[in-house]
Amino acid sequence: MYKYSIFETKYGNMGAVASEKGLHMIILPKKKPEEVKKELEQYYTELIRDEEGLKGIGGRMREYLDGKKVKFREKMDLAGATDFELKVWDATLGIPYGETRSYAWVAKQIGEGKGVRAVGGALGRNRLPIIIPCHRVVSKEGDLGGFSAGIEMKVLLLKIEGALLC
DNA sequence: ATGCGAAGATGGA
DNA sequence: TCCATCTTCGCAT
Repeated sequence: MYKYSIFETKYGNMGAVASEKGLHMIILPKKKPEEVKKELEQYYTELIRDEEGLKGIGGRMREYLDGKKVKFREKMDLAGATDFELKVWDATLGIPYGETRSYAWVAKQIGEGKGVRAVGGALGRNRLPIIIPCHRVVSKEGDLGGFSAGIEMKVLLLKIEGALLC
């Protein structure tokens, strides 16, 4: 059973889902609340709305989007992830606010120097964008690389953190 | 400077 | 089993 909350931010309506163990998924901003709901129903069958229990994360998310250096210390429910994914996400968590690293850097951190593409794959499967700063991982030589939720969102997040000049 | 091929992990068809 | 996915590096052109 999962609890969820849909909240309004300056960039649109976001969603947060949590189990008893912790945060399970974050839905990046969408135009309408219904779109968030629809996406949630696509992944979960048992959902209960719980604005009260999740208003903490909602509030911190709003502060983050306002450009504050928010520290997300939420508990995370990473059930279902493979060893490799856990290592990738852990290394990504270590990238400081406002800075970026390359996929190769992440691969090196976890001792998988040749698994750069696998790193990209694992980040793409990340259910907790922003909390796990997958947007801080970019391609080498200034290229941004990709982003499953849309490259525009990656650009937006990096601009918010001031990691992108323009 | 640009194009091509190959290498890793994982999930879906 | 094959294909696509948030990449990078070496080699040839």
